[in-house]
Amino acid sequence: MNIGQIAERSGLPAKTIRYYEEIGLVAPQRGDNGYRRFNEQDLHRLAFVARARSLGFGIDDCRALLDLYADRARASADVKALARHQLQRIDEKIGELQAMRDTLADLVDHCAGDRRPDCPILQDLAGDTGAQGLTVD
Amino acid sequence: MNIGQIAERSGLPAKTIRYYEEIGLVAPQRGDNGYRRFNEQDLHRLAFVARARSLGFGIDDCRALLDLYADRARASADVKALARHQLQRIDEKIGELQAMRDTLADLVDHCAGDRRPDCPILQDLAGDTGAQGLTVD
DNA sequence: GCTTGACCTTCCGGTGACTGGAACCCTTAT
DNA sequence: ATAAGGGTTCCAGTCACCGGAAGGTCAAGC
Repeated sequence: MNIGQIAERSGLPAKTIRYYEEIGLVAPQRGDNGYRRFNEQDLHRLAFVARARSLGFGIDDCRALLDLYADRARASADVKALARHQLQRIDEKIGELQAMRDTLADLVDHCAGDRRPDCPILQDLAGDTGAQGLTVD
Repeated sequence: MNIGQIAERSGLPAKTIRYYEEIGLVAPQRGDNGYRRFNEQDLHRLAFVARARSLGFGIDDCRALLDLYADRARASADVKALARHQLQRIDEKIGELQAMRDTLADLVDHCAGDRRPDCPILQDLAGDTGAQGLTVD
């Protein structure tokens, strides 16, 4: 198969597949015309990577996962460790985003959003902490 | 103030501040020795940007927010629109990550994580959908 | 006056995982 | 012969910086 077909079947853009070859994730053969020739195994590999990427695994993780997949003597614990690590990274990211979201939602809630210039969002960004010093217990 | 002091007071690395100058977010003066000279306004601007960045706003958003901040005839609606847009982007990202997280957590749950090679995580990545064709209604 | 060390400068390259585009080659159909 | 629709390489750009090299500046101590 040429790169166009493999792109369609794997769901990956041709550009990405060329990139994956460049970094050694896949190693298609070459025809006499210089075109890449992919077989079903290449397709399988690419689909594997596409799936792993869609779960947020980095390229190096993909490499490690491919190695584990190829290793029949692997321990599932090693795979699980990778996955758990990835899960942890995702959780961290979600946590950060959630914190941003909460703050931002709060600011949005308190902004009138009309034609007047007064804006608690800008006040917050400008370092106005919202403490008004009215009640100093 | 030199860049070191401003870095400390703004919480931004000196590298970042130089970068912000390069892209026109801040425009400190220069001393005879070529050193950047920052004043309190520069500090305020940098702190503003730092806060906006911490809420996930991109550099261009920061520029827009700074412009709005400087514009006394601004409408808070414009600020709110920017913030809501950003909130939406964050929500999208959270949604994607949450979907990843759910899938990944499910896979991790089903993996024994022992010394045996059988691994539902790898099976999933390899395209085994989990459908076993046992019950074809 | 000289050295030391902390600070500052610019410039270049790298990050991650691609994406866009230019310039050119190959194949097939008309 | 030519045109369309593949394919190829290579270079630059993305985003928001970070690390490091090579060198200038400044204050303190000897």
